[in-house]
Amino acid sequence: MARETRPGKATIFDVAEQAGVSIKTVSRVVNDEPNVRQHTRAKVLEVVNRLRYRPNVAARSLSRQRSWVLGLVYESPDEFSYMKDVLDGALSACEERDYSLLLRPLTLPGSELPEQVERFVTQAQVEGVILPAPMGDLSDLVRVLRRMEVPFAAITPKAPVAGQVNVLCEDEAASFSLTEFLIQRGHRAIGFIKGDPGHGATDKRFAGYRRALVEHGIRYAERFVRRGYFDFDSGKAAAAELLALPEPPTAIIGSNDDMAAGVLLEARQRSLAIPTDLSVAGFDDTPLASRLWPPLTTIRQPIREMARTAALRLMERLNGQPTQPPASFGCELVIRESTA
Amino acid sequence: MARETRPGKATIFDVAEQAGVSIKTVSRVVNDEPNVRQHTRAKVLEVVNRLRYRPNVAARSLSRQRSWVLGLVYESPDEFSYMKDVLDGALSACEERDYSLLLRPLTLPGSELPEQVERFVTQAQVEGVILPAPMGDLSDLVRVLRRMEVPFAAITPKAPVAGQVNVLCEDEAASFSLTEFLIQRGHRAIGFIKGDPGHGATDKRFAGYRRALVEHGIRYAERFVRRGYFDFDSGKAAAAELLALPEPPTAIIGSNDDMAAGVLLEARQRSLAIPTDLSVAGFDDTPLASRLWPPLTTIRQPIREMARTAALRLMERLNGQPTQPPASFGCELVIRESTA
DNA sequence: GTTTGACTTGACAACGCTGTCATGCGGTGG
DNA sequence: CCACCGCATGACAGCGTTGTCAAGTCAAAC
Repeated sequence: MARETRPGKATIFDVAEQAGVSIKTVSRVVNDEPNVRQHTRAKVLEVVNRLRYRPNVAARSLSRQRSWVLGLVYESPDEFSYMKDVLDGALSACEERDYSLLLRPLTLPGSELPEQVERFVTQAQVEGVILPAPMGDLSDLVRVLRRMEVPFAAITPKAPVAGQVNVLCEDEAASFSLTEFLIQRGHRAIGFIKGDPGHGATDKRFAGYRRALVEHGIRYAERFVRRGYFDFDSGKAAAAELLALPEPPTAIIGSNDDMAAGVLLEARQRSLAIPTDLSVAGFDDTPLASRLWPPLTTIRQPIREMARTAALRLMERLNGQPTQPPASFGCELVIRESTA
Repeated sequence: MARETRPGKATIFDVAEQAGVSIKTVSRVVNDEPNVRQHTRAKVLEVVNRLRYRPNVAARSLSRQRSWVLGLVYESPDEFSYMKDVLDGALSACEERDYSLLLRPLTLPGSELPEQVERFVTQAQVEGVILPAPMGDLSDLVRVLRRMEVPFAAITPKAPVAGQVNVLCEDEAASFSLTEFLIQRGHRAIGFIKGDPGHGATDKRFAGYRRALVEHGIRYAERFVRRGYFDFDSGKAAAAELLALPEPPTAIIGSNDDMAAGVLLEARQRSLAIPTDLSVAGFDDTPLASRLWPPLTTIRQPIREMARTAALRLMERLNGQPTQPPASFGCELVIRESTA
């Protein structure tokens, strides 16, 4: 009774006392353990609800030697749309399973990166880490996590990381179908702006582009391919080079939407009409794609679902289940007005 | 010695044993408490470093009855730029002070919102909550937090929340200067698209617009003002109405960049040249603003710094320091090519 | 030489929970 | 009638810290 009035949280002792059982029985009920009589269970649950009892996470962590904390380590870009989806997906999984998610933005390249991650993991007692691209490809980082025996989930790494959770998507196929779409619309000179060489998606998207050309009997021309870094400025710069060619391409694919936005701006500054004079396409279907003029034809990836799966599988792994083969997700071509 | 080989983390006992002191002394050293002889302190620190000892957060939380966890409750919009800055700022403060930050995206409007937040706070033992706009204006939410005696920090609420941390920015003045800028460029018929009525910024930005008109002897006309919701679609719809007027405005201010992007698209679909036929301006200086064509004239707010300050002040408050008066931040006019 | 008091240090009990093991109970098979 | 077993429950010892309080040390003051 006295406790009920007390403002502080109820503990397992309060519940036990009022339910007339031992704390261990309360623990069993709260954790859905077997071997509790139906009647006892009901009685305990009644008191739990009445007192609004919630187990103390610190005590539980201490006793069970677990933290139920996942870490999300990422590179923080200007254009955050990709990470926003990753975040949403990871959070939804964590919420569902009563895990917590801790964030750790990092700046690349970073020589202190391994130390930073190590501190992050030990400090916060992180059980497992989610690594969106390109984190899964940083060998230093992977090595540190391996040494610390912290399982992780890599989202779209260049190649699946052995012994860990991997979530992939059909980048190559998506890029193929996007390129094929342009070819079918009559384009023969198709420019391609690659992404950051550190990302797994970069090579795959390029490979899909190249395969589509070959399979449609179009000769691959190196002069139509430029390197970029997944950001607006590099996309714009690459477009400038492509459009300055003696025989410029009639279509340009940016390896993501932000670079495609750069292409659009460059084209506009050269007074090219889109899509009449030049078709442009991107990747990712970020909010940006639909806000630009003209709205971008692009590839939609189920990033949210991918991140969700990464988190869920990571939890399963932490709970002792065996590692599964990589999960793979399909992509979808979104046709808008930037292509003709 | 035996412990050193053991793969698990070192505990305070390991350190005490190897340093030849009691665990309490180790605790004192680790927590920078006074009354430890210099020599003893050095010896303990040496062992701490050698064993890479890190205090167990769960044990510390349990013992001290604190969690060092802040919560960030937000509405998850499509265009995440604003929240990205909030997140960055809050994270940087948390990292600096060894707090953890837990995220809780919510969908508005939500009748179950108070329960969700209550669960969030009790479940994760959140000590204080950061409420970016418009969260600080939801009376249900505020009431719940008050009842639970969980301090919070409101970022740009309509009016400062009594007894809590408040971080404001000079929305009215910024809007005034933006409007004044357009007037000085010769505009007399200036359209204004308001934001979501639930946001504190909405009224302030509108007030600044109105004051600028008045102070420059321009009659305020209601037909030039439309309601919007801070999103692309509502901005586009409002622009459609404004541009369909018999005497349409020669400039339109969107209360944020996403709405201004909508104005741009609508104008383009009506074959209006920007800025020749129509000037457009936004608010927030998101990445979107510089990626659109033409790049948007807009207002840059130090959101990151504001969120950082909110978090830091919240921590101070949690550590027993008295509540300070609201912090206020200035904004900056960013002139680009969407205005003439 | 003794008292005083500031400074160091340590023993031990929380903190709230779960794991282990013991105990009690009622039914079953010999 | 007794040994045995499975289920239900509880006592108690951790888990790794910090807070409290007592005790010890040493120099200055009496």
